[in-house]
Amino acid sequence: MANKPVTIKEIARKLRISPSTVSRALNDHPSIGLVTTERVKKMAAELGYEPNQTAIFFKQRRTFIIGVILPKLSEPFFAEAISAIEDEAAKHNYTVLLGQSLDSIEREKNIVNTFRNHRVDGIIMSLGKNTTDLSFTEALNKYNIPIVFFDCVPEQLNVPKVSCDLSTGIYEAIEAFKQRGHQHVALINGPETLHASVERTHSFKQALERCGLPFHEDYVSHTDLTEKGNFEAFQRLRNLKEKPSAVLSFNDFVTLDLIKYAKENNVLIGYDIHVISFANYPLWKYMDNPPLASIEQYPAEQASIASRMLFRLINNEGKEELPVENAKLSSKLVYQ
Amino acid sequence: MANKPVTIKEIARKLRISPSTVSRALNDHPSIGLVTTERVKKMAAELGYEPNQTAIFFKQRRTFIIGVILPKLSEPFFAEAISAIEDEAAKHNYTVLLGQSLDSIEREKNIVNTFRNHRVDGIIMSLGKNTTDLSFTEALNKYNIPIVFFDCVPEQLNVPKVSCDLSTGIYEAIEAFKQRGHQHVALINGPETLHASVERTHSFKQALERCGLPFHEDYVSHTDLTEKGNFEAFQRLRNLKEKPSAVLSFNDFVTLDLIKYAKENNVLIGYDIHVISFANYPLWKYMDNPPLASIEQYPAEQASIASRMLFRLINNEGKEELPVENAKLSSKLVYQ
DNA sequence: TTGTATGCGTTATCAG
DNA sequence: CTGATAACGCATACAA
Repeated sequence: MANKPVTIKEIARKLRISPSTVSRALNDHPSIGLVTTERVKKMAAELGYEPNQTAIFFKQRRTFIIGVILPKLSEPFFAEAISAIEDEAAKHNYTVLLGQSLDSIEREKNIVNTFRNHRVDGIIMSLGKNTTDLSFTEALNKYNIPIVFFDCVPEQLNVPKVSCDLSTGIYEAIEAFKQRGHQHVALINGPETLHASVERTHSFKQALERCGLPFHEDYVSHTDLTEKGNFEAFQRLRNLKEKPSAVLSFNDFVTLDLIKYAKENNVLIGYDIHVISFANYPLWKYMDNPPLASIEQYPAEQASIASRMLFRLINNEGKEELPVENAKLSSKLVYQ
Repeated sequence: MANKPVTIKEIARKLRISPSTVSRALNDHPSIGLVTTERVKKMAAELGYEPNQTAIFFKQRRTFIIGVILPKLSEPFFAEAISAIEDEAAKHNYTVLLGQSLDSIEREKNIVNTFRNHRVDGIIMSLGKNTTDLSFTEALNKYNIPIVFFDCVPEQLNVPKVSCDLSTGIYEAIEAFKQRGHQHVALINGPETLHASVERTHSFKQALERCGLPFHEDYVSHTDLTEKGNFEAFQRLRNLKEKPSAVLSFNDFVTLDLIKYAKENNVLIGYDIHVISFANYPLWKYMDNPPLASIEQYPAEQASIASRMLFRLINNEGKEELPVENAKLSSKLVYQ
C-alpha cells in the first residue's frame, strides 16, 4: 500500500543513534562496532529498508547505467551484441539503457544527448551507416562520459574501439572459391560512399591478387541496399559477358534478396552461382539454397570486448591517463 | 577538458541574484520579470549551463526511465515490440532500460529488483514461458511503480495487460484449411504445462467444431520446443494411421524445424502437408517452402498499447483510482 | 567507536 | 517580483 519508503534517518531515530552511524554500519565501515553494525542491519531488515539509489547516484555522481546505441535490434547481429553487453554489464552491477539509431544521424545525436542528461557512466556505440561526423561525442567530454565503439567504428585512432577485420575472412572466402575452381569471383558491395564498402573492395582486390585470380572493376557491383538496388546489382553481374560463377555479398540482407532474385530468374544457387555472405544469419540451415559459407564477424565477442574496455575506463574514473585501446578481431569463414 | 559542470549557483553568483531566481527564470516561472529571465537565460547559454538531471530526478522522485523486461531480443517478435516501446517512450521524453529474462524466473526477479533500485517510473514486461508466480511484482508497490504486461501475460484480471487473442486467428486458419479441402487438421502445440498451450488446444478444438471438422486428441502433438522435441512431435503426427494433411504449428521456430524435418524426410510442404504458423517470421518470403500463412500477433501494436497504458498510470501518479485496463487484440490470418 | 555538520543541485515554501 | 531557507537521502570530513 505504498508507505513512505524507510530512510536511514528513521532507522537512526528508532535506534537513537545518528544517521551517519547507520550509513556507515550499512556500508560495513570498519570503524563501526560489531554490535551496532548488527543492530543497525537487523533494524534495517525489519523495517524493510532499501537504499534510495537515486540519492546515491546523485551523491556519488555515478548512475550504474551504461547507454548502448546501435542501428537496429531487429538485425540478429545487434541482438546478439546487446545480449553480450547486458551480460558484461550485469557482472559490474550495471544496467543498460537502450537506444536504436535506425541509421539516422539525427537520432544518434538525440540519443547521445538523452544519455548524457541521464548521466550514464559510459556509452557503447555502433555507428549508423552514414555517420562520419563524430562531433556530437564531444559533448560527452564535459561530463567525462567515456564512449567505446564497436563493429561500425570511426576511422580515427584516438578513440577506443573494437571492430572486425574483414580482410582475413575475405581472403579465406576467395581461397575457398578458388579451390572449388572458380575463376571469376565478384563482389556485391554497399554504397560507394561507405567507408565499409571501400575497405571491402580493397580487401577483395588484395585477396584476389594473393590467390592469383584476376580483378576487374566490373566485378564489383554496388547496391544502395534497397531490394531494388540489390536486384540491380546482381543483374549487372549477370549481364557481364563473362558471368562470375561466385560472388561475395555485402551482408545477409543483400544475400536474401539475391536468393530471391535468383529463384525468380531461374538462376540456381550452388550451381549457376555460388555465394558467400558476410555475417551469419542464424537461419541459413533452414533454407533450401543457403550460401556456401559466411564470413563470421563475432558480434558477441566484439560487444564483450568493447564492454570490458568501457568498464576499464569507467572504473579508472579519468584518474590515470590510460592508453586508448583499439582492438581488431579477425573475421573467419564458417560453413553452416 | 571536463571542467566542473556549471550549476545554477554559479549563474546566480555571476549575476548577483539568488539561485532560486535563476531556477525560476530557467523554468519560465511567471513571477519572474522579463528582463531578469532574459539575463539569466543569456548567462546560462554563455556558460553552457545544463541542468543536472540526476539532481532533478532525485528531487522530483521521477527518473524518466521505464524498464522493459522480455524473454529474448533475438526473437523478431520482441525486437519489434521494443522498438514500438522505444518510440512511445520517446514521445513522453522517456528512456528505456533493458532486461532480457531468457525465460528464467531467477533473472526476472533480479531484473525487477535492479529496475526497482533504479527507481524506474514504470515497467513493461512480457513473462517468461514458465513464469506463473507473480509475487516478485509486489515489491514494486512499495514505490508505486506501475507494471503493465503484454503478450505473455498473467492470468489474473486485476493487473493491467494487453495480449493477443489467438482464437480468432486459429478459427480463420482452420477455415482456410477447410476451404482447401482439408479434413484432418493437426496442432503442434507447446508443452502441456504452459497456459499458452492449453489455450491453443481449446481454441483449436472450438474452431474445428465451428467448422464441422473432427477433433481427435491424437491430432494435438506436444513438443518441449527443442529441435528434437519438434521433430518427434511432427513424427508422431506422421505416424498416425490417418495422417493429417494440414497442421497448425506452435510458433515460427517450431515451424522452421518442421520445415527442416520435412526436407530431410522427403515430406513435401505445400503438398504432403500444409502448414500455418503462429507469429510471422519476416523471412518467409525468402524461403522455398514457406508456410501457407501465419497467425499475426501484432507485437508492435501490443507493445504500443501497453506503453500507453503505462504512461497513463505514470502520469496519474497514483492520484486517482484508475480502473485496471485489460486489452485484447484479435489475431489474424495473414498470407505472405 | 560514534556524533555533528556539511554538501551534492535543484526546487518549493514562505517571507519580504 | 525576488530572496532566504529548507528539504530530498545519503555519505564523509572533522570533531569528540
